[in-house]
Amino acid sequence: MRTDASPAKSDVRCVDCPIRHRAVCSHCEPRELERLEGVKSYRTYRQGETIAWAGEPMAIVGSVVRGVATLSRTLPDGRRQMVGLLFPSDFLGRPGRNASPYDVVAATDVTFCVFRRPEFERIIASNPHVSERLLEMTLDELDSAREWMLLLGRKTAREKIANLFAIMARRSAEDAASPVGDGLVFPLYITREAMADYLGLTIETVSRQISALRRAGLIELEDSRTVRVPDFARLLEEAGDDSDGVVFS
Amino acid sequence: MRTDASPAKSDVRCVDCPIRHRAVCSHCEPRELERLEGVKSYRTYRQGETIAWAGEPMAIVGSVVRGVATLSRTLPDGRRQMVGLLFPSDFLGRPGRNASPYDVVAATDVTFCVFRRPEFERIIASNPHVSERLLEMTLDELDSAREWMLLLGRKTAREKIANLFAIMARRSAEDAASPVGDGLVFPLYITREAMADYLGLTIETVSRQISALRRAGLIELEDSRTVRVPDFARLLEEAGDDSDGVVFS
DNA sequence: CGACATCTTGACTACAGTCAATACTAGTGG
DNA sequence: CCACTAGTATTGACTGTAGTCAAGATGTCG
Repeated sequence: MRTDASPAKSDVRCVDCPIRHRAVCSHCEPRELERLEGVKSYRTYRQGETIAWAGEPMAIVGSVVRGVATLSRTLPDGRRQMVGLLFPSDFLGRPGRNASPYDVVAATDVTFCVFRRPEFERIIASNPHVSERLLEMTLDELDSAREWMLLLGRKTAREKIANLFAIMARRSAEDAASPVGDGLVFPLYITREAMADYLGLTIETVSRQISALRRAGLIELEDSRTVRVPDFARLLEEAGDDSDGVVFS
Repeated sequence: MRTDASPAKSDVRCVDCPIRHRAVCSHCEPRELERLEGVKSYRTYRQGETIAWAGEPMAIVGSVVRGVATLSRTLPDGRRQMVGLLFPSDFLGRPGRNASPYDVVAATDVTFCVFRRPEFERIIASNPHVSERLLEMTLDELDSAREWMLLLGRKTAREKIANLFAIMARRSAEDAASPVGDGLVFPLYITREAMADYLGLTIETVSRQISALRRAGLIELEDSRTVRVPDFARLLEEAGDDSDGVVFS
């Protein structure tokens, strides 16, 4: 854990928090939030910064408030697989275990609402609203991970890219509270390398397949990190799967 | 859910249950077990039988007592990916959701200790020993799923087979309460097809890589479903990963 | 024995990976 | 303002791993 990111008491009250209705605290009542407010703090990491190394102790747990972080594992020879993407309201860390089994990296500037682990463990032991919500979120993440296993094990490079874009388009629409329709424009946030690590591909294959989808008219690129989807149904079809793409919880 | 597998009240008392110390009930005290005893029942499925279809409602949840079951997803064109293997003490189903997102199939004859979902939801709402244990088990499964993502996304066919065998050898040794050493012999339980579905390969590639490992002296085959590992460390090395292979929880 | 499942092996193909050159973008400093 | 650099992205040529198609071997059960 870096040392230059000093914990800071929040000036944001929980009731005004942007992730209030989706995070681990979302089932809490006002008086329960007050308790959290007393022990939470905010921590911000810059894009590219490593938040935790695989195997190293991690003294805190907490929720993403803004930005995106990645979880990944690396083989001794350098091959890397991303195993999770944390968006706002997603939870990092696990009660009852000291070390993260994953490298955690800030994909963009990212702010967490954190608790020291012993403190958080006391909270979940005494507050069923938090522990129930954490169980719910963990089950959702498990479903997401399994959905991703299907993609990694059985989908073609083209389907993988289409699938990723469909998910990101949907998430972007949801965040903007706009309908998931055609002509949707969304930012990628992550580099080609991060996409490759997430999809189990190389950056060259990612690049080629994005170009192929563009030539096929399935997507348009406003710039290399901004995608427009003229026909969402066609993109979904290309993802090889009629599923809603209910990944990332 | 099949209709010819009639629920049966148990004649096995919880305190004598073989999965007593690992299952979702493992943190319970004697009087809590009594309550479970009143509402649990046993259900047995035959090898090859489908326990639940993806998307169909599943009225029960429960723990594997004996045998092995598989969770898998299938794409519209028939490509299939196994996303979980359930061994004794593993839990099937999720509170708060009616439909299984996976096909659940009995890989061997398999017996579950089941609860009707509404009943189980009442239990976890009122019994922290159960809900805490369920959270713990779900977090372990999430780690396993992510470990598997690394295998599916980044490992070669040879590494995948070596990894699977290393895990099965370890599990078999643990079940027999014998040390994980050299000369270990273990049964595969599952067909080449099931291995292929789990590893994101074809049966032909599975077969070829098993033959290659045999020719390289890394394994010996007593018959096509029984493997001997003369040098466990070498097998682990071939799996491309120094991890303990702490998969399957 | 015959029928059916499962498994192995061979020949060929194709999809994604590797290696390499080039283009694009943003940031820095003269 | 332009030159320079470093990081990111695209494209091409070639290779290699795993997939496909097909024939046969092995094993199990009636």
